[in-house]
Amino acid sequence: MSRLAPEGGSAKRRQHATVCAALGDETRLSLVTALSAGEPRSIAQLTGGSRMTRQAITKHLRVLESAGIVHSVRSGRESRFAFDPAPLNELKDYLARVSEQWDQVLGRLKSLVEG
Amino acid sequence: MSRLAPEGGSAKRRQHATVCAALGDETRLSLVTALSAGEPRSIAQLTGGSRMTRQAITKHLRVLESAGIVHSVRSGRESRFAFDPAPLNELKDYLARVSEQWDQVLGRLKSLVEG
DNA sequence: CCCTTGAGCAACTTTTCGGTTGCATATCTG
DNA sequence: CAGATATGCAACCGAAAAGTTGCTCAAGGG
Repeated sequence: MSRLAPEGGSAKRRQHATVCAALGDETRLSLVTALSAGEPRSIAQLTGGSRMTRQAITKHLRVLESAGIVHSVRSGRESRFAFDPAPLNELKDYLARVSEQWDQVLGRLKSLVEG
Repeated sequence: MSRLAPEGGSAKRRQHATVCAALGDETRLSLVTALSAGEPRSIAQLTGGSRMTRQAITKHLRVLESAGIVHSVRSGRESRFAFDPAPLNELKDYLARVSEQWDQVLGRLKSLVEG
């Protein structure tokens, strides 16, 4: 019987989970959307337009940063955050693999039914 | 100045965040992997091979279920959970759009630099 | 019918998370 | 230099999450 993943989650699984968890918050998703538009932005800029505190936004940015989705560069007195596409691409590929696997399962099922 | 998303997060954003949050846990990611292999499995089966309690696994399954990633069917005295690909596909597409947008940004930047 | 197995429910504990407030620090600008 | 601007840091708080334990119930098997 094929059970649940043996144990000791693989490093990749942990990474995917981290990235997903980082995206699992509407505020952070908004930040990602804003930054994926291209231009790096300062914390103050990103705080404008939300009802949240600068510190709250900062925390969210740090979460995104430690997931690798974003990185910051200090420039003068402001720190500018920029989008980093790699982790989202990896996640996308992972989801694509899951989809593909699922489609194959459906295919086998179908051919089984159809004889 | 293009600020952060105006407010009132879109329904889609909320949905993506929910799906991501559901995937943002290693245990749940393991469950998804196990179920995406095809065969629906009972809670007891899914509990085997993990050091966690049946109730803990049950909770995780309910989280996945309310995110639409999985659905359960009661069969006799056991309830079997099956994978549901739609939410992950949507998420994948969303990530694809983000990637694409980012690539366009890089393209514009490049053509700007090259004159 | 008795016993085992698979599951649901509820209460409770322990972390973790999302946010805030208050204060200190560095950088511009006039 | 004085004042405003942009951050950083740390403590604190309430709520939600993750997991456990104990008990009950339903369904199969001898």
